[in-house]
Amino acid sequence: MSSELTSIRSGSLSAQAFGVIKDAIFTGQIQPGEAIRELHLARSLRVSQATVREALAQLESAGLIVRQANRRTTVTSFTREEVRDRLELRMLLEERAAVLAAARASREDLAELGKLAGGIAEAIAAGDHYEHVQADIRFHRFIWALAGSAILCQTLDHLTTPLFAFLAVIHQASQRQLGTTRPHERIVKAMRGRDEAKIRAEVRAHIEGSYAEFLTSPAETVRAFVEGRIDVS
Amino acid sequence: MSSELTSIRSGSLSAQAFGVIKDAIFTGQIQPGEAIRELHLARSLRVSQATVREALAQLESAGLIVRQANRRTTVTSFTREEVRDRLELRMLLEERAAVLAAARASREDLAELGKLAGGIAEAIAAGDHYEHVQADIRFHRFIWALAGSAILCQTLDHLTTPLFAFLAVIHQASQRQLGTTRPHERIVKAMRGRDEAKIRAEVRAHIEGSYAEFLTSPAETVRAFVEGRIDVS
DNA sequence: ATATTATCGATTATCGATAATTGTGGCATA
DNA sequence: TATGCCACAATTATCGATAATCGATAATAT
Repeated sequence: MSSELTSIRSGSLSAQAFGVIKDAIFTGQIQPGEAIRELHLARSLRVSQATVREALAQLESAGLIVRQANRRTTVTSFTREEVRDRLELRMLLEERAAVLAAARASREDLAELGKLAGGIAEAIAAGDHYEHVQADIRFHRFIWALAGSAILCQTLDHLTTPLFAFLAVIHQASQRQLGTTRPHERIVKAMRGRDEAKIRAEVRAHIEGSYAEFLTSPAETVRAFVEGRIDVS
Repeated sequence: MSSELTSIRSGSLSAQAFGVIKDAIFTGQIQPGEAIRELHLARSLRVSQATVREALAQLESAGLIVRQANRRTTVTSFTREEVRDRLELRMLLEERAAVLAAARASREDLAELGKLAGGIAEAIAAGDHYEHVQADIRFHRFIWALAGSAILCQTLDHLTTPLFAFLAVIHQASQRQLGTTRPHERIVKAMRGRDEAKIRAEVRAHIEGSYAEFLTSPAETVRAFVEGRIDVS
């Protein structure tokens, strides 16, 4: 019956390494564009290079890092145009997901979704930047899962995970208060109403808001990560 | 100056291994659902297990194989529902890509696209199944690239690559003649006309046609790969 | 007979060490 | 001064070997 006493928080070494590095990226301990050295990481995590490489392969698959063969590995960074393109595509998919989810969601699902939206507001109120981002991800992931298409969920995950990480660091560095329009609550409300046009409009507004927040970030903060990103060597 | 005499067809060992295994999957030498053993592969490719694992990590990232931790690695197989969901999502993205591409394509681009469509017809006429699939992929990839959004291109690639591989094997096994409606030429023609509604309609028709071809594949062929895929253990 | 545990072969995960690659700075040369 | 070449340090890629894990089967107990 109740198994997994020790293993709840362990998993394979490479999976643990994956988690540690992922958190380091989301918190900005390793910043966008910064290099990751395999042997250094291996020493600091007390594992072998092979284990680190396995973790790096997964991180690359998640889009959180970029590996250049025989050269180096860096944390993913985006130009303004890349952020724009990703958000545009995200809008297309997220609209569909929200509409499908609204059609399939039970009353309990919507209640749970409301709780998740509340969790975001709480994290913001508490000033917990890391928890804010994680709660935001959980909220959206829940909608994606409700949509009932595994591939849609997976695609949105791949599309947005590196973006969440990047924007989290940008915004953390710029120390601004975000999400004051409570767009998540608005989306939940629209889904409750099951009005497709309204749902689409709220989703669009939310993502357009994200883009606006990004664009109005202090220019010097963004530039620090974005500029010189294209390797001219 | 002209370097890369030997290296043109080489690259790293893991990249070569990746290519070999990928081809084996596309040709059906390793069939959907079939297991891949790391040490066996390593011996047959004359490389170490680490190199094979690196290649497998990339193949998993491409969606061509599925790795179950501590258990085994199998070639990706899809249920009918998974094929349907993937094609539905593909339709959404492919429509957008084709519309964007048509708006940005030069006369030369469209000529090149016409050539690629012709290449597909040639491969079909020659009865070269493998080349048919590769030409098909090149055709679509060209459109995606024309769309001008790297992330859209990448997302479509991730979405469709495993699907192309799976359907190629299914259709190869069922020995049927496909693509007789020349849908690719129709798409090119619509793009030449730059009529958005027409482009969308042709793209939809093409993908719906793919799905219909899949659905009407000999049931026993599909069942061989699809059934019992869900691990009940 | 059924359920639980022990054991074994096969396979994956991890390790430590070595080989290959890349960028850099010094040095020679024009 | 500018340019090409070479050794060196740093890093990634690959190797061979060992450890850990899993599934199946055999053994045991109820």
